[in-house]
Amino acid sequence: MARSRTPEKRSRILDAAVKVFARKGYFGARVSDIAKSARVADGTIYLYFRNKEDILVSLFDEVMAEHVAKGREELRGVEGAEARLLVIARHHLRLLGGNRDLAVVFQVELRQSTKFMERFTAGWLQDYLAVISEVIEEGQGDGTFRPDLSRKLATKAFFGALDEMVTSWILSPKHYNLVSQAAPVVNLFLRGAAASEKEERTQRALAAVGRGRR
Amino acid sequence: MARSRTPEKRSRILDAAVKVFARKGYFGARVSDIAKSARVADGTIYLYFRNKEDILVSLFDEVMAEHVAKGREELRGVEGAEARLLVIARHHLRLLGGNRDLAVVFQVELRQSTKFMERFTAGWLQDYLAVISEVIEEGQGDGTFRPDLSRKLATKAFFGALDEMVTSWILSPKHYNLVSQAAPVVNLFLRGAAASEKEERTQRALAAVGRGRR
Amino acid sequence: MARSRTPEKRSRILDAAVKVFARKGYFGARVSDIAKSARVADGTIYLYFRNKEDILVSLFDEVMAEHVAKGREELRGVEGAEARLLVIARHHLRLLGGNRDLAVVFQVELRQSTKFMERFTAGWLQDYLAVISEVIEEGQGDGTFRPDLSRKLATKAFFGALDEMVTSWILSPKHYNLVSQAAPVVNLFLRGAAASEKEERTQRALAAVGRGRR
Amino acid sequence: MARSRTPEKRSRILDAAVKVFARKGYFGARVSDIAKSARVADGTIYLYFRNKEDILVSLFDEVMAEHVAKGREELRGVEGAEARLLVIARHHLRLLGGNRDLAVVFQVELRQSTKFMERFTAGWLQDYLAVISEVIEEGQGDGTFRPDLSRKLATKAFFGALDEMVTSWILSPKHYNLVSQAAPVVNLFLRGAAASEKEERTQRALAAVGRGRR
DNA sequence: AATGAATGAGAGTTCATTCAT
DNA sequence: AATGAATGAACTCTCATTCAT
Repeated sequence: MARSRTPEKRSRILDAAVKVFARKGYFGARVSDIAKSARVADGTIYLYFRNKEDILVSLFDEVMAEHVAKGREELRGVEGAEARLLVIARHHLRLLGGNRDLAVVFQVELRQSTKFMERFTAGWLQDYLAVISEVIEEGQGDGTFRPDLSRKLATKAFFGALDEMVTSWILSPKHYNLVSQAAPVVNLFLRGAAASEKEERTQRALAAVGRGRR
Repeated sequence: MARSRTPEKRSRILDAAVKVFARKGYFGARVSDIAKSARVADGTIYLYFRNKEDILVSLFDEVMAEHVAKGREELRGVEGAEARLLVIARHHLRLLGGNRDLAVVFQVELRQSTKFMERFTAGWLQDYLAVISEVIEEGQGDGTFRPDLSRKLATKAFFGALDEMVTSWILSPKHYNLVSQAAPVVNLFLRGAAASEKEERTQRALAAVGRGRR
Repeated sequence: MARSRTPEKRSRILDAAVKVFARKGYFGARVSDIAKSARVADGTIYLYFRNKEDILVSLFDEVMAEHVAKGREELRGVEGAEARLLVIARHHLRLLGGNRDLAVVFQVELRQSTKFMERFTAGWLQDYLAVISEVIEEGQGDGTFRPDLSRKLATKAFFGALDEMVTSWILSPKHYNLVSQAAPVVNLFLRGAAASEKEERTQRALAAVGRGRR
Repeated sequence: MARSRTPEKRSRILDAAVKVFARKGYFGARVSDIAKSARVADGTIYLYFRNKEDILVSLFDEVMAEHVAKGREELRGVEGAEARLLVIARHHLRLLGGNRDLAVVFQVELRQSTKFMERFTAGWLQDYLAVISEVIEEGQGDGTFRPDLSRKLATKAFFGALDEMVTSWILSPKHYNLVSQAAPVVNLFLRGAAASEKEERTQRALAAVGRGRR
């Protein structure tokens, strides 16, 4: 008897794929590894996905669809560019910080080739960056953010900083909490690394004293 | 004496590898493609490299060795944390912005797998991040930089921002000048995206006027 | 159920391997030759055997398992060391004399390397020689065989003689019947090449006469 | 300056080849291994030998030429078929028992393929077997050996027995003296394994007593 | 729909041989 | 004569995909 294609089986395959891709890498992973991990036959994979690449692509698409939707949801009630950036950062770091395997796939395996990357850049990532960009625009509109400042560049810098937090976290043997970096990153992005003039004056004085003592 | 092993041939192979890896990706590149592009026989590759992976690793090691050495040189005469960060950013973006193929290999192909990435993270990248970290420490020491501010986090954010500039440049069809982004990135990193209080007040007033007019 | 792995296919591969190894030698034989001869795809070979060497080893193991089992069977009803040796010799020469390709594989290809030989010596060949050794021991026990006489040495000599019959038969262009050499070999092994004293006397006399005539 | 081809270098290569072939097998041995072991450049090998196979063939030819010549020498002063067989056996076992590597090459590597074997069988081995055959013929002529007895078969049996002594010795981890097996092998070949009638009677009696006692 | 045996193209690597020096 | 870098043909094995059951 023909059982019907279950969405449950599909997501079992995707879950298995995350695990296997994370452990062995996209090229190192065999389709049969994924099948075994999902407890289906090799051929069954091809009832749900066109080919190996399609598994990876579907993985990204589906996770991102949910991620962006939820992100929009969270953003809805939040006012102010700064607060909104914090929401984005927390959302981003929560997703990946909560699932190391998924993080590995997103930070490493999805960047296999320019082919993949172009695909993503043109798709979800575009949307994702657009959200950030809009918040920044909003901030510039209401005077919260500096009016000089390329919106594009700021968007990339913000995303790049977040992205590096994740990559660094993946590669670190320590299992620290990733979400807790959201606030400091946003703070740095907003205030910058330089001391304010007032702070700077104080600091210099202290430094001078320090030098004097020695 | 027989025809002697020339270092020239070795670097011809490495140059060819950059080209081929950039166009086809590491896994998509065949050793024979590299050989053909370097105008040597397939077997000759193996006189200079242990295997395909060794080509990629050597590529990275040798480019980085030179890059870091030159970077140290440039940094020598420069005083002040802010100026030094600018030197680093320009140096970074100049290297990759000057050779798209190399940039692709560094941004994409070298991040094939956690295996590779761990290797790099433990090696040159460590050194590279250490240089940035030292500059930030220095800036905190002399009061230029905010004393609160995790040095580690700031280092990652700065590197992440630069890294994203390069990745974005690679994927963009436009051929803009990458180095010109050094100053804005450093400025953003130092001053932050937020308007200063004074600026903010002005901005808000202007914004109010704007709203009033409509 | 998918097409099931048939033992028939496995033995088709083994049969093909015998043919191909015999004609081209183990190293000269390509796996694809065997595949073609067995009418399966190259990859199919690897569903049944770990690698090329495993084909050769399995070949030997399986043929020997059957050969030794059948030999034990035949030996069961036979009484007397001399008769038993004859059974062994006939059994040995029948196996190889009935399949020239198999004989080539056993006499030549399986002796490729000390690695192979040690493997075999430690395995089936050991068992095989043990059977001969037991028969000789039995013969010594019941007074049929000379009590002085190293059992080990006699075993090797008997096996060596049989072995050389096969090798010689393989290399000969003539297609004579190998089994018919069983009786003479056993006879030689038992009685020796020397004339008995009585025979010797007669022979000498005849010889003398012969000389006298010339 | 062109140094002249020295026969010393040639034999250095052959000696190296014996070692390398014995350790790695003919196919496992790389020409460069032999070159390194002989302390010459890879290319130099080809000034003395046509190709890899020619090294093996030359090895066999040259060792056999000397072996057969020396064998003829030794045989010269010896009278009587039995004594002559002993000389042959001792000579054979002395050559190979004195140089394990050479023995491995002769027993194993030279039997790589029917191609090799046919070559040898048609050449030196032919001569070698002919010597044995002649001695047997002589023994039959003077009444020492049984007149019924195929000369060919007896020759093969004798050679086969000797050959097996060597093979067995190679594969044994024990380092026993091979030459000491010459006399027992010849004895077995001449007298046979069976007890003489007189012996047999005595043995049976003893055996009966033995049974009675239990 | 599910299975998993079968397929066969494909690629990294080795190494005997050549030949410029 | 000697060298050893260079060559490139050759071959095993893997694995994504197909398809008979």
